[in-house]
Amino acid sequence: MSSLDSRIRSDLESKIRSGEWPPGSRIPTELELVAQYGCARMTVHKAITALVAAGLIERRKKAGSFVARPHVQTAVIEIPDIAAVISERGETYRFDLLRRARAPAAILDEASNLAGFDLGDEVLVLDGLHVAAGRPFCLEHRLIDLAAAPQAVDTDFTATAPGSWLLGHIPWSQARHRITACSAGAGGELLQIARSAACLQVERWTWRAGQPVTFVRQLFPGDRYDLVAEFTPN
Amino acid sequence: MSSLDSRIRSDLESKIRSGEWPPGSRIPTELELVAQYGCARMTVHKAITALVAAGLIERRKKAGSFVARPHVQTAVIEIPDIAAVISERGETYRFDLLRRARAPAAILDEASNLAGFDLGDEVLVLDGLHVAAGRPFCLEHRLIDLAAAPQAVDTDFTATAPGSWLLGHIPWSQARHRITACSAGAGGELLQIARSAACLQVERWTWRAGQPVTFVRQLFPGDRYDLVAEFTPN
DNA sequence: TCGTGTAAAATGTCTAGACAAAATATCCAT
DNA sequence: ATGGATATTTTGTCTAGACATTTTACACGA
Repeated sequence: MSSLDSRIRSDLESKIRSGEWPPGSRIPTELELVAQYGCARMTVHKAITALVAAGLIERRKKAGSFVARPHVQTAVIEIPDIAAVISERGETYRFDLLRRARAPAAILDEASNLAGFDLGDEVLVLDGLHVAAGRPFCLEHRLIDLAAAPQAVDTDFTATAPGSWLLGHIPWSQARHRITACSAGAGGELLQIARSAACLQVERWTWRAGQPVTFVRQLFPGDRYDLVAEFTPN
Repeated sequence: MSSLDSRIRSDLESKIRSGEWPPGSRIPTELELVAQYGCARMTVHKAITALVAAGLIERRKKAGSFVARPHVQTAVIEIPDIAAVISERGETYRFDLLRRARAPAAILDEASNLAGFDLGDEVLVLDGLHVAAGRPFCLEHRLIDLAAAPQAVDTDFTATAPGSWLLGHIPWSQARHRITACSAGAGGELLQIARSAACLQVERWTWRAGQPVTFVRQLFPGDRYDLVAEFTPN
């Protein structure tokens, strides 16, 4: 924290964030900063490297280092474990398993068919309802590839939600989310809302080392859940 | 790319991502890796540092370096310029300005009142409709703090959407997004959908150096837009 | 005037070592 | 056995320099 390189780094960062060094402007050369701080070049270099990794600075050989211009708007959303979210709110949490079936993947007519998401031979289908403080909170439809997670067969998902179990047992390497709005439709009865009520639908495809692990579609009543994303440019 | 440290880094990373080194397991000490690669410790250290920054590895003094357990599910969503999105699809794009007004911020009864988002004295209110291929695509309600962006007064927003203009003219340092599902409500007429139709609502608060810059609420018909988020754990 | 080649400036990578800091392990005295 | 001092292991930071690489600027020649 109080190392010299982190001090240099935060000095530079505050000059940038404050606008004192506007986007596109050139910052002092490494040798100038070496003279200014009286340290070795590696130390300055390390500080700048961290800011480059954070996207705040761009370096060009011979030309120097420049404050990066903010480019694409990206935001980091956190899609946490539902059980954890609800516990944090101080509400009781329960998962009701509605359906459990083994099925050959070929039969599934799912919208889970995404390019590059080719499920193995057999799939575990799990439908359930997350309940918070006695009220339905999220309707979940999940497929687990049994080739990727064979232990799932011997797991009792009436006790733990499959999402929580997977988090702890199957590491993954890649996921893709799709967030849409739709009407509750047939899920409305289970969620105890009108069929026409607006819902937030989160679909997630998860891979491990290029192999599909699980697909999940979660339906949240629009007034009971929202995603919040923090965002810092560059 | 082909530097030694990046080679070491990708070696380690693939051992982790493949599962050969499972979460929680200890990786070789820096000195062992030095012996293995025949390089200086700084080089190994740099490679590991990058993986620590990426959240793939955790280091503990005396104990060693360990493969991190995946923790919170975070995803990076891109919230791009609407005009750019539509052009990429190859559709025509138009922005219709529906309302333009200057108002004292005090009057606003907005839900824009977020903790830490205290607008200045005067605000520019801009309501408009993004139109793609002749069909309404997004209904937008925006506030611009005139203290933060005085040039907005002299800008003609019938030509450019305020979002695009702000992107190019006012740098910002922080933003907060809220993504919810709701019914179209009164906006349904303008979007040419039923009042009860599900919509994706994106609200965004933007600051610059701690000062509010703009608030925007965008309403997308649920069937015409969805957010996609890519995600890699750790 | 217009290229073109060369020098210079800046970052990129790496070495071999030093000392610091933290956490664990060990040993000794009680 | 137990508590505390001490040693050891491992990462954390930093130095002072070397050479590579890339791009720009400039001088020079056609």
